[in-house]
Amino acid sequence: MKMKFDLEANDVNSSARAGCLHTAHGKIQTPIFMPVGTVATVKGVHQHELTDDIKAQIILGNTYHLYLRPGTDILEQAGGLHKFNGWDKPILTDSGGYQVFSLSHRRKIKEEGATFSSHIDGSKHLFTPENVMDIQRKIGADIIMAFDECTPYPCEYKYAKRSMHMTHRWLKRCWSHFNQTEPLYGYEQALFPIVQGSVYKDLRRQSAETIAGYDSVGNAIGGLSVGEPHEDLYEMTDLVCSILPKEKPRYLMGVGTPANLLECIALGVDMFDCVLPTRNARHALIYTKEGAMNMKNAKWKADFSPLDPDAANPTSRFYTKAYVRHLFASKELLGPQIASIHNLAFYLWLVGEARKHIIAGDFTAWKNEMVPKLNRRL
RNA sequence: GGGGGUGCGCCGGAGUUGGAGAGCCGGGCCAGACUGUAAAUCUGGUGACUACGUCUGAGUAGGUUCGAGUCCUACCACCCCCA
Repeated sequence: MKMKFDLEANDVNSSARAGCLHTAHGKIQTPIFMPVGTVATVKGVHQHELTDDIKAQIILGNTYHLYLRPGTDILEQAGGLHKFNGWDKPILTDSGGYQVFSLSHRRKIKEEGATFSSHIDGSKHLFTPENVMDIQRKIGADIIMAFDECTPYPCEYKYAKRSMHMTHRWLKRCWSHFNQTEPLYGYEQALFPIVQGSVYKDLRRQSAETIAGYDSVGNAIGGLSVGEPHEDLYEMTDLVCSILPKEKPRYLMGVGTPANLLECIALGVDMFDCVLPTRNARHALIYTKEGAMNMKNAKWKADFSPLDPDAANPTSRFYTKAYVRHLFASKELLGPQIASIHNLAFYLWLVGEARKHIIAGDFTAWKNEMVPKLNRRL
């Protein structure tokens, strides 16, 4: 079957939309948040918790990390990442473009591709648009990403421009190689191109127009949430969304806080991923619809109320703040596990509510009421 | 009862051959950071006060000395050995 995106509802007061992306591994109702599972695991969370408690519809993997360990050959022997980690719903793999940014001191960028020294054993590896497509074919994600350069912030105009053009040339090679190769496991894979251009409007416009020219299933916005002010994030996202085709899902890479999600949904973004809910969970920060709580704080010591009494997921209703604080204070593994389930379930609840309000037609009012609460610190 | 040893931070260690400690390391405690995961990680604070400075502080109380956490005396506490 052919992967396709159905637009189901448009908000009247904003660019928010609700839709459904159909894949070989099931449907994804948008707007959606995708838990990050870099190394074939959403850290600390079981697959059955992802489905039952969190209601995740799609998760991420990372090309660079999976290529280094367990290695592409093992994933191929397993029959792809779905078989390897036992997740039979959709998967998206990032290309390693973010590692071009985050491992910048370990890589060299050339026109051909990026040379990395492994953060695990120091060994040298060359990533090219072509072999990144091959690796992602072998990993077997439903959605795969173009190999790009995620520029840092701040980034000089001259560099941002040069980098964007290289990302465009790399995209052309990705696209060509992707179309010359077949999926290995009998189901369709979709390649999403990525808009770059740092925080420069003319570059973002040019990049979005280039990306819009591809006959892709969906499109991505990269190079944001790398340290720039929120106004820049919103301005660039708004601009790019106004150019990217309406009938295709828009994926804003690496974003963000709960408030970021709602603001960017209002600008027309359909898909998000971010390490915040899981990383911050391991670092004791819990998100709720009333604000965020640092569970290490002494003030929760004797608060025997549930993490969230209204939550749909049982984990957030069952465990108390005092108990979770104790777990973090004692460095017990269960603390990060509970917090990870809670935060992911909250993120999925949040985008699910957004979807409901978009369909109901009162998204903007709801969003404006939610955002100040989400930004609070309890 | 006799002999020997050790005492400073909330705790455990290190160090101090009489020469400038609010002071080393680790833990605890209190906060903060984290946005396509080199992150179950990292950063800061943790005597008092009238607070960019000042004061107090090495078991307690005295003493010697220009100068004592360091030497001396007594007492207290803990540990070891003997009875």
